[in-house]
Amino acid sequence: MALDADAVVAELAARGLRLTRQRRAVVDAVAASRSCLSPLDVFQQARASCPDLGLTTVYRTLELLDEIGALRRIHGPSGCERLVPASAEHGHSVVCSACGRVTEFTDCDMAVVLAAASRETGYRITGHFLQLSGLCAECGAAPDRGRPARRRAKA
Amino acid sequence: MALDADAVVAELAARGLRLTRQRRAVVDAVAASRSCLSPLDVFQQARASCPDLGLTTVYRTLELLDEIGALRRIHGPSGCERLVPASAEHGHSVVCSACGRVTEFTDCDMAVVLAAASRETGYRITGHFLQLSGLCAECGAAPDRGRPARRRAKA
DNA sequence: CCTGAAAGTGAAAACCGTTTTCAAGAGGAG
DNA sequence: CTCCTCTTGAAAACGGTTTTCACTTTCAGG
Repeated sequence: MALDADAVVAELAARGLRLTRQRRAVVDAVAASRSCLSPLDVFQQARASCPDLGLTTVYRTLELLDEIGALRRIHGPSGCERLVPASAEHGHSVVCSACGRVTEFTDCDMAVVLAAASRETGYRITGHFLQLSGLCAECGAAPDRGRPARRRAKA
Repeated sequence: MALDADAVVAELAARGLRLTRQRRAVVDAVAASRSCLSPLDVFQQARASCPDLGLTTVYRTLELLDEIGALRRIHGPSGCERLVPASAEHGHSVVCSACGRVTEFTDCDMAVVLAAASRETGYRITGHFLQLSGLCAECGAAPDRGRPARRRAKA
């Protein structure tokens, strides 16, 4: 599901839930982002438009959005998770290693790869998680301009 | 790098480090595993052969093995990381959704997919993380026998 | 309008996996 | 043996996430 307010409202309504001012702020913050966010990032962003927002609510709302399928998870090489709005039904993410921007792509014809994997391992493959890294058009064109990718702790 | 004692010893020696009794226990525990382990799992396994092992040491050793490249990280759909011994230089994992077993495969010809993604997003792709899920030969043959996959908290 | 029930919220506390600190232990080089 | 460095375990510190709880908001029904 794409993460736009209308769709979210519809999904919420279908469950007898409400789109409150706070939830709205979280949805907007996530939807506006071009790169991956931690829950804390979302919290800080969303607070701009809803100063009395609590971190607890951010967590609760993110979980809600996740259930609805409006979020995509990004796995960093060294650990924890970050979130990104899902823009298509089935999509994968490409993360720019220079600026951290995340873009989705949908044209993934994995048939050949999956068949090979199945042949090699004997598994019946039912799902795949694919995440690419590289340089976005901007950073690729002018590598020096790219701000360094944000990092988690240890790195 | 494959995770066998000899290779580990060599790598450690190259860095002026030692293969202690404790490290040995951790290496063995990880190497013996067919499915993915949490640090705590490793701790408990390794304790069988080294009762005075401390959790701290497990963490330290796992980090070491990770640097050496002897571990592969597995990302569960709902969160945190688990570890699996790496058996090949470049490999990906297939996780059995019934029994949790993890197998590696190396035959991944992603050229076509990567080209498509690059075309669609404008990124210059430099790396990929691929993880498949499915049913291993055993569980696929007799689905009912498969113990349910271990889960993290919320599920 | 009321009113009551259910959804929603924020602050604080609880949790829990991981990392750091620290003093003690082990092992090779000289 | 002695020094020096690598290692180690327990306990404390940390930090992100979840739970608890009392209070607020919303809305349907009277």
